[in-house]
Amino acid sequence: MPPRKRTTPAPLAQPFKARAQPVKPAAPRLRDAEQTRADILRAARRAFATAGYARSGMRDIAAAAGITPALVVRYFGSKQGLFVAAIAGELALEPFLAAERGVLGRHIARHLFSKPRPEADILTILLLAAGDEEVRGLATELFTARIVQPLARWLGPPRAEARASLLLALISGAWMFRRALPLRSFAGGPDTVLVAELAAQLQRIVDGE
Amino acid sequence: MPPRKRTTPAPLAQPFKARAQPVKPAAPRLRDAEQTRADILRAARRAFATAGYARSGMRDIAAAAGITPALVVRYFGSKQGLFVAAIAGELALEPFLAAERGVLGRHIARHLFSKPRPEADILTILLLAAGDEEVRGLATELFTARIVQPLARWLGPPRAEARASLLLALISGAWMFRRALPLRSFAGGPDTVLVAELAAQLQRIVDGE
DNA sequence: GCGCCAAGTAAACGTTCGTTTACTGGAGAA
DNA sequence: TTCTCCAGTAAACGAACGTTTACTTGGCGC
Repeated sequence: MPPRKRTTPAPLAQPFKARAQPVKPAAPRLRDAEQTRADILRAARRAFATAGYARSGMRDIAAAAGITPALVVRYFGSKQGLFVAAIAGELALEPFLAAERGVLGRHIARHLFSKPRPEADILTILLLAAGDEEVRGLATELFTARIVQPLARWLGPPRAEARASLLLALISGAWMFRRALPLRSFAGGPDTVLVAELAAQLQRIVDGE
Repeated sequence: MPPRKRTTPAPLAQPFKARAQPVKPAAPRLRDAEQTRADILRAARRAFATAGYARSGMRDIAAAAGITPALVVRYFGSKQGLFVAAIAGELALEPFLAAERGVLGRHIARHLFSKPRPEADILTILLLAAGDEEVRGLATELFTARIVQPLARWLGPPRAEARASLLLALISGAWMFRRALPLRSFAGGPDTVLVAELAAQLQRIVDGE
């Protein structure tokens, strides 16, 4: 097939780029390093969780935090440093485990389908970071050290690591299509057939069949 | 906490960017539009599947195909057009279904843990595209129209769509940590405890419990 | 009230990006 | 042989990127 002459295909999505607005547009920002640092981290998490690492610009994050990109560099050294700070100590197993073994499946499933908090959604950040060589290593380390290993310890024999890996895969897959790449069939509330089915499968893995 | 003065944190990964080399460096490239088009698509798929959409530059793709970026535009109109062409008609359910219902779980599990082909790995491309607003819509449409709906039809009652969604989630999660964001616990061959466990869980969903 | 340090800004750095424009040259038809 | 497409190239466009430099200014200790 010869190349088409000049038929520019209609763009699938406009390059429209909504410049993030500061939360308080006209307030002259009182000088509070601690607060500013927290604002930057919140804005960064929200950006990384919705647009991924590569597509989240320093200028956008700074604007969303109500400050200047140079200040972000001053606080975190670089974009990579900001990413590290944004996910450091924030991926924990506990929110998923806060339940007895017998109802863990249902607990996790309902957690997945609860209201999202984009500024605290570390799992989405890490999943979206998969394509960025710059930060991919960090994500794999975190998943292994903070999820698979402690979960395997918590589950116990038999086949602890395989069952932990499987739980992670199922949870991440569901999370993916619920949050990062939303599919229609994952769009319902926490009382749907899908959630019940998901809960049952998770519980089966927890129980070791 | 005050910002650190000038402590640039050691970079986690060098900005080293291996400029992709043409497959045949010094060959003066014979003029074959069809072949060139195929070369570009192959290079594009490989790039998108390893670096994601945003991080795959037109120059890198063109260089890997042994041509000039302007030629890529001439053939596909734009980067988005290239992406569309790269995934069009390539995400199919059939490779996963080529088995009888009774052994489908094992079939899929082994397929996931077989040797990867980066130039044909559409599933990875779509998973990595999750963070790119430009192409995210395409990915969701493809997953729904090419995977969930036909799979639900193939599975049949009861709870066809929920089971299809669950299968997609589990497959994608495993694929994620096997291909896109490789974890140590997913690194083994096709004859591991994990693969057996995965096969069993998949089969349970296929069987409807 | 007055320094002074640090919080914060403004503007530019050099690079890379996707894309455009103008050109070159190989090969089939006459 | 010469004409003429069209595959392919070279170079540059403007915009956006992460980051750096130099500057301004608010609030606290004395």
